[in-house]
Amino acid sequence: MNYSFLANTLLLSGTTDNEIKSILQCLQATTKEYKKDEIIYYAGDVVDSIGMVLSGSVNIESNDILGNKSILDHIESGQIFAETYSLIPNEALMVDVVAAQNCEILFLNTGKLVQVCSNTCTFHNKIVRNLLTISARKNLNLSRRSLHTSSKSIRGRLISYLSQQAQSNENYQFTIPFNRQQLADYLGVDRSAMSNELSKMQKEGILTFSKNTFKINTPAND
Amino acid sequence: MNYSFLANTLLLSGTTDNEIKSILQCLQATTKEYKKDEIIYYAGDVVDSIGMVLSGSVNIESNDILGNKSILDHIESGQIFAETYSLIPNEALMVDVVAAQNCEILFLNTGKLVQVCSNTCTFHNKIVRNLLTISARKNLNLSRRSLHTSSKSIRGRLISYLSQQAQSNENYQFTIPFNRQQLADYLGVDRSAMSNELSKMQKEGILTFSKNTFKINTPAND
DNA sequence: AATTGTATGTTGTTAAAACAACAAAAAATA
DNA sequence: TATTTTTTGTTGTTTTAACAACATACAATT
Repeated sequence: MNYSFLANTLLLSGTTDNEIKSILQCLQATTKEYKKDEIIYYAGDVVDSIGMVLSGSVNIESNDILGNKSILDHIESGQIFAETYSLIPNEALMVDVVAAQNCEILFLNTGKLVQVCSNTCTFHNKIVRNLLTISARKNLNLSRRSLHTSSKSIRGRLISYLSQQAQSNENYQFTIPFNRQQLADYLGVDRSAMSNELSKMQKEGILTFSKNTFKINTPAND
Repeated sequence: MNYSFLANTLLLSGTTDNEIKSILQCLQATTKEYKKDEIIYYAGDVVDSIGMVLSGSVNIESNDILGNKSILDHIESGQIFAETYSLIPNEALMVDVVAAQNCEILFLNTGKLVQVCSNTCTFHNKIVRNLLTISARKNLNLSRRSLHTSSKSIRGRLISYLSQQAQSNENYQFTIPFNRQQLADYLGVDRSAMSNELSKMQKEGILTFSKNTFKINTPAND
């Protein structure tokens, strides 16, 4: 197990190698590999383990009976998922967790975390505080997506998403973690209609793009 | 201050009256009253205090430049809001918090909470754990709304929302906390189009409603 | 009770996005 | 390199929701 990788994750930040060793044991750590598009957790599952992405990345998706997919969040290496469901006993997942690429996942059982901690596990409080920060950030992610999908037009959604990406990258040029279909699923629109709108916007000089790299043209930006 | 009310809130559950007294002092508690539609927190604000609804209720809204409103969440008496932003230093609100009715709000400064707790404030860990549970539940609320707005049709969104309401009320008949305009804003659709769709569904015998009370007609439910 | 205001329902028109079907380009594989 | 698969872009058609404008019902206020 790569301790320096783990120590740099948000979940385990502020812990020593020795503490991490205890944590992994205490939380019954196991790892598993998944191929792209494999489903890691199914909607309806009741889970008691957090997943941490060791390599690759995963998407949080909602898939309805008609095959309509919504991507709610994208989880990269070092980040965790399913903490919400793992922390609320008997709460069934309402989303699927899907491997966006081939990936390796670390599972950590959270059953012992929420209980009043035993004296041997002094790191529990640290982890709980880290989890609180992570949960708050997940909230921001979900709110952000709500914001990006609040406009009723495709163009409005694109502008909302792309401006935010530019802002968080502190650069008018940036690369997004989605292909066209995934971006459409994230923004809740049809892919071909979105492609069409992107082309129009490029023709109008609002932005330029190739593949997943976009550049927003501001008035003072040529 | 009504201690038995506070002791029954999720945030302060598991604390004694004496502890609550310390908490209120330690977190510099203040209260303020707001009239319906008054804005409690503005998008763009940087806040360091959680709000707890003592009476009335508030909505979490996103309002764009064109006046389009989205309701992301509805907070009732005893529940808290803005904990996400309050817990992440310098993170500006991307939503407005608006009084849905006349209400009284208790503000609790969270600056001291996240720091490693002093030995005098033993309740900090308890509050942090409670906050974690609350944050996880907020995540569920946001995910749930994403789910309800993932369908591209108005009917699909209505069915998603109303079925979930029936399920959480454990009854095919239930009352929702929104009027028509608010429900439309929550589902991200036009009010009149939604009213129209509701009427159609009633004509088709799928459901009946009057005011905010709905009844879903299942095959075995007449 | 009369009046004003607010909430909800109804209808027709318009605009826009979904959808389907295909073309072109890029990436992956043999 | 050739071939297959995947991704992206394009176009036309159809469906649907937004929008506007109004009618009705309900609630609040004087």
